[in-house]
Amino acid sequence: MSEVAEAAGVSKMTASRVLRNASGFTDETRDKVLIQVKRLGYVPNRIAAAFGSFETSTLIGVSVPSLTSGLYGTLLDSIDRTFLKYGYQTMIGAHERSAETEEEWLRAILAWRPAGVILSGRKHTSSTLEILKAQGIPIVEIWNLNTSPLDVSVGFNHYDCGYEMGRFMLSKGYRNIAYVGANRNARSTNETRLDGFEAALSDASRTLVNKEILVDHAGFYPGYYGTENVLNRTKDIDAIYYQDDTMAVGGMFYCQKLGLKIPQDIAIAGWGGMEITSVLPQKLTTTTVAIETLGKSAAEALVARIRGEFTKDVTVVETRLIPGETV
Amino acid sequence: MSEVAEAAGVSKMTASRVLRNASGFTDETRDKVLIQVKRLGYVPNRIAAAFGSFETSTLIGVSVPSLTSGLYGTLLDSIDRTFLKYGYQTMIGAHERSAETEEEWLRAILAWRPAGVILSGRKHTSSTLEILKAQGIPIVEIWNLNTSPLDVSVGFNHYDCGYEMGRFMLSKGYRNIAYVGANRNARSTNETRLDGFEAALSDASRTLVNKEILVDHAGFYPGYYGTENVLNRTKDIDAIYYQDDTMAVGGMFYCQKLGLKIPQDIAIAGWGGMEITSVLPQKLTTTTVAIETLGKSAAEALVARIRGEFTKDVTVVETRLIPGETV
DNA sequence: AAACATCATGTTACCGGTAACCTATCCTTA
DNA sequence: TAAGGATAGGTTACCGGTAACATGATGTTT
Repeated sequence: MSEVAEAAGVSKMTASRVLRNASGFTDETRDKVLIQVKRLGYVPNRIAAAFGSFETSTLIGVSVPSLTSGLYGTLLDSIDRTFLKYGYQTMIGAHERSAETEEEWLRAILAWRPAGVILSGRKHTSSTLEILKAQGIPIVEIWNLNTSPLDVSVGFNHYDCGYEMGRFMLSKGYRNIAYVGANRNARSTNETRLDGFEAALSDASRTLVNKEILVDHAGFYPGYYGTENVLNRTKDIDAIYYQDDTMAVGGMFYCQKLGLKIPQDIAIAGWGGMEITSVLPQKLTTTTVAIETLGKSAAEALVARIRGEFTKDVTVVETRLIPGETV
Repeated sequence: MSEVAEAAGVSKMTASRVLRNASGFTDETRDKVLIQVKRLGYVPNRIAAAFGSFETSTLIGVSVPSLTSGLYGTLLDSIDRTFLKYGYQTMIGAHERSAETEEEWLRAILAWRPAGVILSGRKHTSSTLEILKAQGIPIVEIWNLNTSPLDVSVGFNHYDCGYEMGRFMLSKGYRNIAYVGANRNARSTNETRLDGFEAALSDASRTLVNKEILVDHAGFYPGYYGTENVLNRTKDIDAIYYQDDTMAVGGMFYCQKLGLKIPQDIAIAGWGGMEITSVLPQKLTTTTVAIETLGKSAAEALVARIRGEFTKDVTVVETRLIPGETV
């Protein structure tokens, strides 16, 4: 930058002001500086900039359960695009639902002094909380709704999704209902949707006849063999609720292979409103979620918090049960 | 760090040495320092570290076409995990096949003085190339095989994939073959697989009877309506080659809706060996690719380059045509 | 016309580590 | 036992920007 400043015949400080688009220079001065920036191919050094002041880090850490499964790709895309618009860079980490992995990732990210972080999932280690508190940066928790967030929470009400679907399936007369889900990390078992679903059954004095939570990522094939597992283990299952649409689709194909008629012999419901459902011959019963809205709202909430503007502590993003033809 | 050093009764420099695991201290000194690090909850400042020396940035920029479609999620996962193992942080950007978006992203990333970058796709703007050259950092180009890479290239031979599938379909007696693909960025049209496929037809004195490249991301639904488009436009199509498996699956469902028998009435082939194919009642004809290998190799090649070790300039990652039951 | 406000620009110190160099101590070897 | 080498640890300067303050020129008010 010194070179640029010298070439433009101004001080380093004035060049800095122009490049940050701060105030305190004439249009003429700006042009002189910008011409030299272009001519010399100057690439600003954010490391030095971030180092020289406490306020100007433009990094954001974003942690999601997975890069590969379900809707997280779409979510990240939406978050990334929104931050880009506001001039922030995202650093993405996948924690695979392990609070320990998340902590490790967080330590690495905090060493870069990010302006804020987005975390997903409900569980964090106690060290994670301590470290975050010590850093004092804005935090947005996403995905799961959290009524007492660390800072700000933007999420879906997974419990209600599950509860609503439970009531819907009961209302259609199904009684022997199973659940099929997946979780790569065997130890963590917090599945809010399942809690809501079970609550709905329980309110009707019923319980799940079987529950299969695979140690795997959610996907088509886990849905397929998870269905095989529950059907082999329990007779007379007349409906299955799946963790998400990919698993439900996997389940549909397994049922089809057995020659079971959906929904007459067995009902199937998913979650997420994923793209695959739009090409299936039979419309899947599912809950659609506004995933782009979630990403955008979360990113905007974090930006507002960073800037010290007002934000709602808790934002619930809309979800809607789609009856479909499989229940 | 000064606080830590003081508390441990050593100089800042010694504390720095311990924390970087450099040499020049006794075990006793290390323990003294590490105890204080823990006690004081010290979080290292990578910004200052990167600033203080030219060599220690541990950031890597990774650019992919998309976060949402196809195999890129899996690819990123594999890259990210590999870099984590070597102590690097990844910064991900999605360029949606626009060389201009890529350039913009690259400028933002280079401002953080990354240790290296991974780029995907064949096309870059001239400014991109200039900037990269000026920075002089290691570059790994992935996805597409590139015989004259900027620095290092690790990729699939898409041309051969297409050529092989073309020959395979011809050998099965199909003659009126169409292609269905998608590209979110209308201007860029570089689809190497299609080139190879057309070359195979051309070598047998044939041409594609139709070609549909949607301005959209590759996915189930684009495959579905892309198929509708080509079938409406051209009669007697007896086979369709798709850009990837998701599109092929979308196409299969459209054909099923029309009551067309696969492969008797129409043959279908995809690319990628994606997870969905494992649950379909009919095994899809496709090309499987070792996506994790690609990510791992690319990341390891970059690490080697950063460390100044020897690396092959060009690495081809294996692909294999799976005959399946749809051709 | 004097006093004051406003704005463009310059000067200085500093952010938190690390490289390069230096010193003191201990150990080896002839 | 003296000379030389190895190693632990300290000192100093510096990386490339930015905050805070200082300066000087111009315009404005009474």
